[in-house]
Amino acid sequence: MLTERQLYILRVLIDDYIKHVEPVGSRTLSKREDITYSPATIRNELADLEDLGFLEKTHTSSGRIPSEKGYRFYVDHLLPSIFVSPNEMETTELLSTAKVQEAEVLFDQSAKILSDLTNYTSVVLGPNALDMKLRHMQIIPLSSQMAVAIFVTNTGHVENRQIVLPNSIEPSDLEKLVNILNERLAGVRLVELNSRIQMELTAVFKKHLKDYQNVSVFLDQLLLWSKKEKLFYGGKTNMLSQPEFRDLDKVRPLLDFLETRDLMEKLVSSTEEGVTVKIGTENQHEAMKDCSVINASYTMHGKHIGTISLIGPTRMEYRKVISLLDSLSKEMTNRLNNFSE
Amino acid sequence: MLTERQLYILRVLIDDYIKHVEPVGSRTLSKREDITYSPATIRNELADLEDLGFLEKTHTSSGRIPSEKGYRFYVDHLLPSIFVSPNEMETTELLSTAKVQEAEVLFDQSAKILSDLTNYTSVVLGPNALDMKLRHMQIIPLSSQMAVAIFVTNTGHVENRQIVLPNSIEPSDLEKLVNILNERLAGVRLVELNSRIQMELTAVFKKHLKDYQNVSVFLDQLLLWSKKEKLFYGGKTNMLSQPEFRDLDKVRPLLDFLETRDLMEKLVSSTEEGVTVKIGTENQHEAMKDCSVINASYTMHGKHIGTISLIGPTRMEYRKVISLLDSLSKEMTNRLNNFSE
DNA sequence: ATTTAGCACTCGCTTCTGTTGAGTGCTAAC
DNA sequence: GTTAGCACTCAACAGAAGCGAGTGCTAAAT
Repeated sequence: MLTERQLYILRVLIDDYIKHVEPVGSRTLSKREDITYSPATIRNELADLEDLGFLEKTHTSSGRIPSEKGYRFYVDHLLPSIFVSPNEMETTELLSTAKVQEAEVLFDQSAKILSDLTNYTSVVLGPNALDMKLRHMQIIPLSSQMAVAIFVTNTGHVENRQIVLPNSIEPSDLEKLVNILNERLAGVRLVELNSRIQMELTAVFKKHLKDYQNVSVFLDQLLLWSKKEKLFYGGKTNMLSQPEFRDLDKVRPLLDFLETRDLMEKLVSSTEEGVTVKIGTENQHEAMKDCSVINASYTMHGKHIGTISLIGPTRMEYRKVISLLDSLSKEMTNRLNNFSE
Repeated sequence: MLTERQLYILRVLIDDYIKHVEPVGSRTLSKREDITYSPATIRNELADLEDLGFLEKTHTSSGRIPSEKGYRFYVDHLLPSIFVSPNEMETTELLSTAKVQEAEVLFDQSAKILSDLTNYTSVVLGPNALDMKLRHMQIIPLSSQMAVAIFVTNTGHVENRQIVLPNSIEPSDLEKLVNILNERLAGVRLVELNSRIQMELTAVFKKHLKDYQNVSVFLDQLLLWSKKEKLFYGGKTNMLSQPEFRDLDKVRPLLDFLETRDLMEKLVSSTEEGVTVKIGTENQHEAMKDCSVINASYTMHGKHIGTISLIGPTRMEYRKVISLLDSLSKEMTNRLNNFSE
């Protein structure tokens, strides 16, 4: 168990390191007004904190820097009263200067604002379009063989894809198919369309359509979805201005990581509500080992539908950033729910 | 006028510099088998070439590097027989391993292949969807006030946007409006829709619609397009592995430039057919002053609709790259025209 | 009139060396 | 328990020395 003094020193040291990005030594700490002990005393405490794994040295005679465990502890136990945020106003105002009609614009703006405000890299993981409910679908022929299938969701999102029409399919069947789908499946989530058809509509189809066999194959093609979450970025190159990434060989993997869709999706997806913090290796990827990811979820009708995240060095301004993300995600939630009156 | 020997030396020097990225001196040149003169002679020639502006020195006692003017001359006059390319096969094969259905995928793949093959950054400027012809349009209501407007083009591209329905508009008018638009304006380019309406359809509307005044305002909102060319990137971070951009302060502006839509669009747009080369300051932007941009256009039905470009250091492997872009753009043209049978 | 050898000179780069300063740990005294 | 004192470590910086690749110029050779 840590003593009060150790807690205090740990907190002050991490604050200082976050601010100046330089190993902090006993002398520096003892000079502070609020610390009355001599450097020697502090050195003893620092040595203890190092033994406990909260601090590290960069070389034998250097000052201390926080370890991953140190940051973890700092975030979990030493962040004072973060939710009294003076930021709330700021973000809300910034977001409202841009009057936003469509969700996509909102996401894009939010990412931009967040990265501008923090000088880190931000990512908004958009809602999975496939979780939206079908409002209307349609198939529009382009030629004898090709057509475009269009799915409009209740949120106004439009999914579309080009499909090959088997020439054996009857035009009248196609039309009936679309009608049946619109009548029976409005309000069903896109991902579920296929299973619902399997469960409920095979009979109907067999009854109304001349060549069900063919249509069935076609349906599989039509309703085979690939992932559809969209990523919105802000400040992609902000990493380059972080002193710990002054080195090209360190940034490169990072920037590559940012450009890799799968990895980013995984990094930024979260099932948890509210704000979460992942530090360094907790992110489970080599390229992210010196980064922290702060994740906040936004909701619609109370349901978690996406996240807004911030990626920066492990030495992040956690206090500022966490409160910022908290209020920004709440503001996004507000806006989103206002869209649908 | 340059002598044969000067031409030869210039060419060899630039070749060498492109390969080794190190200033080239007289000794290096004189050691080559195909050069019989002594270093002293070559020094005299180099001094002349420098006086003419084709070469530069990095410091008083360094070897020479090509100047911008030098590269320009090299590209215009010293590139031997570039269009006998052994690359053609390679690219075609690579592109065909991925069987491509939709144009967007083709663009994306092409950009990826190009950047992989060259280790530079590539960009495909997609066709302007607004130049495509209307196949079908539709308005799908979401709520009493909001709706989604959908435009399908002859190429199978789908444009959609959310619109606000003025509550004063009559539902029957809306339906008629859509019908008239589909009947009268199929085959018209999206950009032209509005002017065609002004020219030809006001009378028709006035006749069929109850409240034309209202509809007119609505139409303006509906058909107010913003730019719609899409950019597809490959190898965004490849710049980082170019030795001339080992310096963070040099890459940063570059990467920022790459992320800025407007600038990139401008950089990469080209009205010229075929392959063009812009070197350094010819690109009209500070961030691009040490880069060259190779631009190739692809066409559809003989009409220039977009470009595929490569961005690299001025010291680029022009020979390889130009032939590569030439064949790749031709291959893209082929594919595109095969889409529409 | 070219071409070349020879020479003095320049400059960037690397290596080595010493110095400085911020830091440590340990011990002994307060 | 706290602190002063001391020996020690190490990164960072600066200067000196030497190396090597290059230059321009001049005078001799072709």
